[in-house]
Amino acid sequence: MLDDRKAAILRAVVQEYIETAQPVGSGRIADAEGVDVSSATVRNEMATLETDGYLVQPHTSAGRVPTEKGYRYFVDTIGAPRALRGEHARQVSAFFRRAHGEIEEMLEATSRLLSGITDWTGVVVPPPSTETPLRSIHLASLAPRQALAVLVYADGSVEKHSVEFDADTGEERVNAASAHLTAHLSGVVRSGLPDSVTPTGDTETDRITATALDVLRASVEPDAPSDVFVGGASRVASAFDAVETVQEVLHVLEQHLVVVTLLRDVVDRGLQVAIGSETGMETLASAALVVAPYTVGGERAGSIGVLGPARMDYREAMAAVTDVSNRLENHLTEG
Amino acid sequence: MLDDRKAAILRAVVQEYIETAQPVGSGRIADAEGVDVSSATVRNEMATLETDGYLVQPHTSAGRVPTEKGYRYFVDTIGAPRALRGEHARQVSAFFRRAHGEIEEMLEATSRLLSGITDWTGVVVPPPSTETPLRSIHLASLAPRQALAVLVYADGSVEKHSVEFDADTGEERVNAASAHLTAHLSGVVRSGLPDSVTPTGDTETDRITATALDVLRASVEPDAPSDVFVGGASRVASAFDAVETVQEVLHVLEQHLVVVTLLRDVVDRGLQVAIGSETGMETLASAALVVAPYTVGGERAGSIGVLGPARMDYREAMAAVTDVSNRLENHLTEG
DNA sequence: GTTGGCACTCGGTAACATCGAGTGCCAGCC
DNA sequence: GGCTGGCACTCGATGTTACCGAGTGCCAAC
Repeated sequence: MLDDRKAAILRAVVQEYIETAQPVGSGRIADAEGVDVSSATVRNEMATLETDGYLVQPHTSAGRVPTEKGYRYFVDTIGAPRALRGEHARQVSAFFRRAHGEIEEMLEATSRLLSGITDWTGVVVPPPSTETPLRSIHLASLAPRQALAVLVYADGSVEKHSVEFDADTGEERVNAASAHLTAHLSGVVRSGLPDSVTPTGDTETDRITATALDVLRASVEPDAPSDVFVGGASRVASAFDAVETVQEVLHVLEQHLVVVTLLRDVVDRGLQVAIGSETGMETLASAALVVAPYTVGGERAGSIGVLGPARMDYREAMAAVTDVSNRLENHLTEG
Repeated sequence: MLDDRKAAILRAVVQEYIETAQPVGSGRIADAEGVDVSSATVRNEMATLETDGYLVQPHTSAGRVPTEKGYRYFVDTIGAPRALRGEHARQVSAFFRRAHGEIEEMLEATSRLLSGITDWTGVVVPPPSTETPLRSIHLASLAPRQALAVLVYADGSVEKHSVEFDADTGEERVNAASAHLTAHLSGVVRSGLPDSVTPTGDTETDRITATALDVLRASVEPDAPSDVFVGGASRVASAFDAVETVQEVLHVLEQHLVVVTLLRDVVDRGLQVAIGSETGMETLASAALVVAPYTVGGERAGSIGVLGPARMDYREAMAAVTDVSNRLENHLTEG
């Protein structure tokens, strides 16, 4: 554990580095608020902090830069999450006051909101559709042997799966099957779909129903294509100085499944912030991720996050992510 | 017009610059295929080409770099579009052989395909849904006064619009309205929706029908949120050397409506390639766009494109875009 | 335990020389 | 007359050197 003075110095270094992106020298820290010792003392303490792995020097005659461990300490001792203030708080309020319409559009806009507030990239993962209650199912025939199963969920999201039939199917039968499915599966969650539904008595209708049900059951896969909304990806360009890193991070953001997994893992580990290697991804070594889960009607959880450089403003990002996730939760629950 | 030798030299300069991204000197050109004069002569010719605006020198003692006009000449005299060859041709074939399932997923994958072939960013704009025949309409009630109008199009794409009712509406009535709408509007194009449909006789059902129809008619707006699939955005990072440019281009790609408009404008002007300012966007000054339209069943046209630096391999990009658009057209038409 | 002082380090910047790729021009050659 | 070898010239890139100063570690003194 760090004594008070070391802690104060470390925090001051992180704070300063976040603001300036320049290695921080002992002089600057000695002047800083909350540190009332001379620069010589600060130097001694900094040397210890370096030995203990909280700081590093880019080169001998330079100031110090926080390590992952340093950022971690900073985040862990950041105290009660500050609420959003000023312009940003207003932005969030206004956003949710105006929010309406399609849920996907709204979540996409939310990712842009996060990006706008924090200056980095915003990510929004919707609750898994497999855990959202179904509202209705519509089979729309496209060709004699092909139909589209359109699932409408209670939260207003829509999903589709194409269904292939073995034999030509009449449209009336398809409609009958469609109504039958809705009648039996409304309110059910897709991961809890039954093996079969009560037969209608009409053989062909039942076959259509069964085929569609099979498709829907089969679509509950862990590696199914996942929705993610990424807002402000262009900010990545200014987040890292190495072009190579920019490209790698952008590449990560393009792989939606990876992003979803990443957020989930971090949330599952009970973290609000994952710094560098804590993300579990080598390519995010100089990045940090601030996340917050949100739940809608009990268990079905989505998450939101902000991806930026390790030297991001954690206070603000944590406040933003917390506030937005709460508002989002309310918005989707009261809906 | 340029005489043969000047043309050959210009073409060689462009070719070389595309490959090396370095200013091209007279020596290199004198050695190049198709140019059998000394470097001194090349220098004289290059000086003329510079006066004529085809080339520029970054500084006095450097080689030459093509201008927009230079690239334009190169593209205009590129001759018959080469077909894709080798590995790339195989990739495209394999892709369309395996392609199946949801149209959106497939178009998204197509954008990644384009990116993979050309090394730059691929863009796919689906045909406007307003011009695609409707297959069926499903009203799904979400709340007493709210429903979701789910439109299923003949090509298997799905779209939704939320509908608010003035008064509470029973589910049966909503279903009746839904069936009524499908019956009357199947095969119709959304931009050609009628003001009203034959009344059912039931006042409330008719009111629901009318409300839904109003929403659908209102949703035919030029600035409605548009689908675009952008694949390989991370390649932008390596396309331009100025971080600033990278950010600007990424920003453009985030604005889907802008991208759609951009592609449409270029196609409408009858161009296959838009270089720098030809795109009409200042932020794309050092970029180039290679596009191709594709049509499905007559008029409804989408387009695909590749966005890269002005010094991209136009031959390959044009071949890729042409080939993929043809294949895509076939794929969607034969379905 | 703290601190002022001091020698030391070393990246960054500037001044300067050098190198060489590339140029424009010109006289001579075919 | 057009092409070309030759040549003086330009100027970015690269390397050298010197210097500055921010920052350090250490130590003696308070």
